[in-house]
Amino acid sequence: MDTVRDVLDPTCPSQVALGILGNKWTMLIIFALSSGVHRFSELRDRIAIITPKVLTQTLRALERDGLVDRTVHPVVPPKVEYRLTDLGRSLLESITAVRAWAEAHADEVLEARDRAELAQD
Amino acid sequence: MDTVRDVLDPTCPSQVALGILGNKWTMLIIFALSSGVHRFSELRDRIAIITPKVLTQTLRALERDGLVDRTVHPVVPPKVEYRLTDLGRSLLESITAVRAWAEAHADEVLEARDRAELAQD
DNA sequence: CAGGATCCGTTCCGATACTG
DNA sequence: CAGTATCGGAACGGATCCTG
Repeated sequence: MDTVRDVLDPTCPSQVALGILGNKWTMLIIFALSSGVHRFSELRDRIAIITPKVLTQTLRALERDGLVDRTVHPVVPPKVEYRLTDLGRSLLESITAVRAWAEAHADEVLEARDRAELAQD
Repeated sequence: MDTVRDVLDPTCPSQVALGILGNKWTMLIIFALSSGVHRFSELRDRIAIITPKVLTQTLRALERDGLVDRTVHPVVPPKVEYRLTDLGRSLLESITAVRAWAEAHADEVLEARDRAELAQD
């Protein structure tokens, strides 16, 4: 393993991964888009409690990073579609592993947290 | 795929994963610990620019979540060792996939960012 | 419909200095 | 050696209201 000493460098892969996954909503949106093409309001409804501002913000960030493709149809009312790019789909596979880990072990983490809270007395 | 509608629930696996991976330093520390047992100062040196405060903070969080084990040896000078738990090692495998993705595709992301910046005119 | 603008609270983070 | 204390700034996320 390398020394992680180049963590200052925004080019460092770990940094890139963090810049993407560190965002609270990224994973959710990638999963929401895993099933295909979706409109803004579909995503908003699907992720329920997300505010439009944050959804827009996050989608734009993903677009900038080349993970999501945004298509504007010049019609009234406006219609905008989002889909994963090939790059986005490649990330989906990797974070699916994380998702699987979370589903398998979330309870253990929660138990550990509870134990830590109790031991705090 | 489920509707991600329960994102409010801190028990939701996605939330748990985010709570852990969303932290800027978690991944780095997990990787730093992948090679075995390490002392505080080894970790600090290894991750270079991290401040002791933040290193402590993050390690404590990982300990609370049951991912890292902390052993204090009652000697002078103090000696404290950190190692991954079984749970931590299971996470390591999953995020290794993310790491691999980052190493394989970081350049594409950076290119996309550059293109977005140029197109901004 | 798909957002942009604004404001504001919280949380995170880093630098510096100090201690058992 | 392995932290803790304190402070201040920056980034993030949320609520509300507004618009082409």
